[in-house]
Amino acid sequence: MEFSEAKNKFVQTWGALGSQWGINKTMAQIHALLMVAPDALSMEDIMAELQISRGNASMNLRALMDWGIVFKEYKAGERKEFFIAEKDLDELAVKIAKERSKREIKPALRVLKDVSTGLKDDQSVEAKHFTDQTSKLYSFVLKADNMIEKATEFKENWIGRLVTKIMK
Amino acid sequence: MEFSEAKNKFVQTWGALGSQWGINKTMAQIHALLMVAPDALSMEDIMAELQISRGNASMNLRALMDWGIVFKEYKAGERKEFFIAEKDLDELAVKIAKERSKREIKPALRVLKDVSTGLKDDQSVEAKHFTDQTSKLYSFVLKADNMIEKATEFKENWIGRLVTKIMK
DNA sequence: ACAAAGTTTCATTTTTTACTGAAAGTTCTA
DNA sequence: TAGAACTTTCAGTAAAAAATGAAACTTTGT
Repeated sequence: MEFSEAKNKFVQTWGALGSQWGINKTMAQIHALLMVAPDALSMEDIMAELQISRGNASMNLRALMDWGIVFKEYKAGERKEFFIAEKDLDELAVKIAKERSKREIKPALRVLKDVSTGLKDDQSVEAKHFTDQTSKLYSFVLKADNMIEKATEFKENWIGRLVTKIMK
Repeated sequence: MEFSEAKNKFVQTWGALGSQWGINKTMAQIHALLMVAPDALSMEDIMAELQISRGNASMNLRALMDWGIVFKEYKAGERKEFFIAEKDLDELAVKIAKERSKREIKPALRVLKDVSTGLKDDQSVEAKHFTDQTSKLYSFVLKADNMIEKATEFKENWIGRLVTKIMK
């Protein structure tokens, strides 16, 4: 297999996986590209490699930096900005888990709490069942979210530690 | 809060959360609806409640059944088919985890393995770095996937058990 | 074994989401 | 501090994903 072929396959796959998990394709592809780049890349480099527009590159690099998984790097004597990816996979997983928890799980928890506690006086069978189910769901999601929080607090090699613990 | 208002809020929120995680909105909404319904619902019921077409309802119910988190129920004397959701949340989480692993992680692992082992003879710095990074990624994703597999094997109250273990 | 009731499929349309590219904004250098 | 080099924004456009609805198919009762 040619290097360029392998790189392309990797970038495409990572992009597709990203889409399936609700992260936009280009964002995932840029991340993939930076993950395997031995040196920092400029926006030009990224645009050329992925055949995307300046606007698209800029917006997705910003998003990656907001997530804390890509950083700007300034090279001495160069005015241009360069970008590098967080390459520590444990750190990467922690950042992604925290970001998604913050953006998606936390707001969902608020709604679950609201709807599961907002019907005290309503006594229809349907309403009772609703309150019951949503309360259970609230506890469950809360527990799962706490678990992610605890697990990621290990920081170093947390996936490895978990595996050890789980296997007894 | 009115019951109908609470129910609607819950269904909408669940749908939005689904989209963010790469599950289509209607599929998540139907699931939400069935989760809080005290009795099995017919396709007509679901269409009416969510204001969706027959085709949409049918396709998404099929998808939910493929995932193993919604089941058909036949009522004595009724020709119509009714649907109920898996309401055990531990079981639900296990099913979703397994299905996503099968559909998304496993294929990604295959590609990672391919690209990380396909460049033996290429000796450029870039290629070496590529092989190194993708190998690390392969191990990491494999470990995470195994963890999910192990964890979900507990079946009963696995999230609870994990929390206990993690907290020491 | 026919027709009525129910269910599924899929080509087309609609909606949503992502991308482009030019204009506006910013920063650096001389 | 002028202007050149570089970066960001965002209105419009394109691409992708989801939904519709009518036609095809299936099942059941008589």
